[in-house]
Amino acid sequence: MSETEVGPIVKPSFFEEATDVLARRLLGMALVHETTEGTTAGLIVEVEMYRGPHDKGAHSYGGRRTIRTEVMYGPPGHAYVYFIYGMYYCFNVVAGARDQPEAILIRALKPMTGMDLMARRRGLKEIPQTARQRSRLLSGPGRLAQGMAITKEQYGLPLWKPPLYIAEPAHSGRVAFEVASGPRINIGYAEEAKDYPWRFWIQGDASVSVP
DNA sequence: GAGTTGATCACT
DNA sequence: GTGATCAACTCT
Repeated sequence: MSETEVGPIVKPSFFEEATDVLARRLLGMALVHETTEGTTAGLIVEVEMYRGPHDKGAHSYGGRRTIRTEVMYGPPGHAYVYFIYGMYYCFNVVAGARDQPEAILIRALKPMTGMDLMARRRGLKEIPQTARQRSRLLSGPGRLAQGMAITKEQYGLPLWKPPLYIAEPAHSGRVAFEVASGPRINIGYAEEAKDYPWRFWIQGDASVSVP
């Protein structure tokens, strides 16, 4: 990937923040995946945080510790990937210190690099032509994982070095934005936690999955 | 509103 | 070990 498209990769210390701070800080950053097929990248425009043993929406609620959730109990900055609804993967950034099982679900990216490869992975016949089509390419956690080729193969990878990493946006991609917040999506089972405003997105961005 | 499969849990 | 349940989603 050329240096003009994405800035420096973050350091491990980038992830050592309170989870709500990190969630907001991830907005506007680039997610990059280098594979043998090629490199794809997108700007993070929508996230949700899941906060440990007391969050009824979280996989780690009640301190549940299984093979699937194990990485959440480790240090922050690693990939938590899980399989859902029999056909999709969801990608999360592990947050919180060791033994503090928190994570941030990346819900939508604005496509930047490797549009043709992303489109092919998504099963599209052609590269999207209109701005609207392009904005929907990685708009939703399942779509994002598919387009970026993130599966359980990437479970546990550190996100401060290739092949899968968070980077500063290219200089040209740095623009001011406002952060909006609201309830998380599809966690109706979470009782009082379903109303917590723990979804954050870039106000007005066309790639946000639920504007 | 259906699809599709693996993780999880309540039981033997 | 076995079987039932259902999911942090997507497309029609």
